[in-house]
Amino acid sequence: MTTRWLTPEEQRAWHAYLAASTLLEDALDRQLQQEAGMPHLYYAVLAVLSDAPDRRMRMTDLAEHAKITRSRLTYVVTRLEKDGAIRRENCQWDKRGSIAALTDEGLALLERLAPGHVEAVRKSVFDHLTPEQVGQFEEICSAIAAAIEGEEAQRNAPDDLPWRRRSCSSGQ
Amino acid sequence: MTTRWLTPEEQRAWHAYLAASTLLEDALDRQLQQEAGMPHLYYAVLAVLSDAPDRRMRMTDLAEHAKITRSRLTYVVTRLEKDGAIRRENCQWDKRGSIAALTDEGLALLERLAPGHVEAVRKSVFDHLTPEQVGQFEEICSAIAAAIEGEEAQRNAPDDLPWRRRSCSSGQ
DNA sequence: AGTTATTGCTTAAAACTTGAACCAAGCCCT
DNA sequence: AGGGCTTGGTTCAAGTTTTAAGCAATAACT
Repeated sequence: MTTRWLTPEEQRAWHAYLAASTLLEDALDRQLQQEAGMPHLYYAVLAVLSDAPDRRMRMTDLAEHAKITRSRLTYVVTRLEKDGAIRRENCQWDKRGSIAALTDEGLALLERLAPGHVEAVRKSVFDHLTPEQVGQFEEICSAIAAAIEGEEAQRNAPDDLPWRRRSCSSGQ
Repeated sequence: MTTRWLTPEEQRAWHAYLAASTLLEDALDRQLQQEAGMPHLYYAVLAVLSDAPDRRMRMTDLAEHAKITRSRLTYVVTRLEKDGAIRRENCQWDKRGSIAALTDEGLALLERLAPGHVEAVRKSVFDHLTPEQVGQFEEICSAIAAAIEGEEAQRNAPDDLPWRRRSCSSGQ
């Protein structure tokens, strides 16, 4: 099949997105790096953790919520543990498991950082969008996220489905 | 001043954005990494270059267009030069200057990669947006990009504006 | 019970990014 | 011309990310 190129409108949107997302990531990183010597992702991980029941989560769950790989998370948690913001605990039910728990110190850090971070997000994003645009933005981003997570689900399923391969092909 | 937190709508939009942008970046990286052994950014740099007049650009210009730091670009170009996709040339008018030129090989590479990349962008993004949403997306992203570039301009200007500081404040 | 997957997480090496220094070339002033 | 400042670009060390192994515990099968 011959390639369906992007329409001019799509191209404009794509360029704008590329610019916005890299600039935004940089801006947030810079702000938090100055404020706390940590990149935005690390703050995000702390934030996810702070919303979890009992402020603790299994590594894999945490990785999924933060949309990052497990190995990346291992690194992040190791660093934050050195900083004293997170403590690792052993999982009782599953002895392989590891649990990341937000310490009081970590919570305090997060609370100290939150205002500046929110302010940065406002200044870069929400101060410049109308309420309708905020809604549109959410819909669009949700659609994108859903699409990609759908693809991934497919990519990870192809083989290990016991049905499908075994039967069905007998008629071929 | 007391912090203006995000409204629930803004929070939802922000979460959706965070998820979408990280997933998207990962998806594009993975696709291009498989296809060509290079991350998305490297492709983007080649693409910018291919649109430039005569397919060559000063390093600083290229960095600005790609929204990355000069030092990051130096690294990228060095790698792509090793791959044979880019050649460095000396600038005639300004002997400090360095020019990145897309080679024929680089252009061929780009053309080989383009269909798969566009397909990935479609699958992840545009196949799931209505035409109206494409327009909204562009507006929103442009607003964000403009906001951040505006801030940066301010951050880099603060001192060296001869006017402003001198006059104007006399009436205060 | 005894393999054989699978899952949860970590590790190690290579690739990439960042930020601060650095150097050379232009610029501006007298 | 001779200082000092700015600009264009690179370099280096430290930090981060990725990928592919790796290891241990669990689940699944027979």
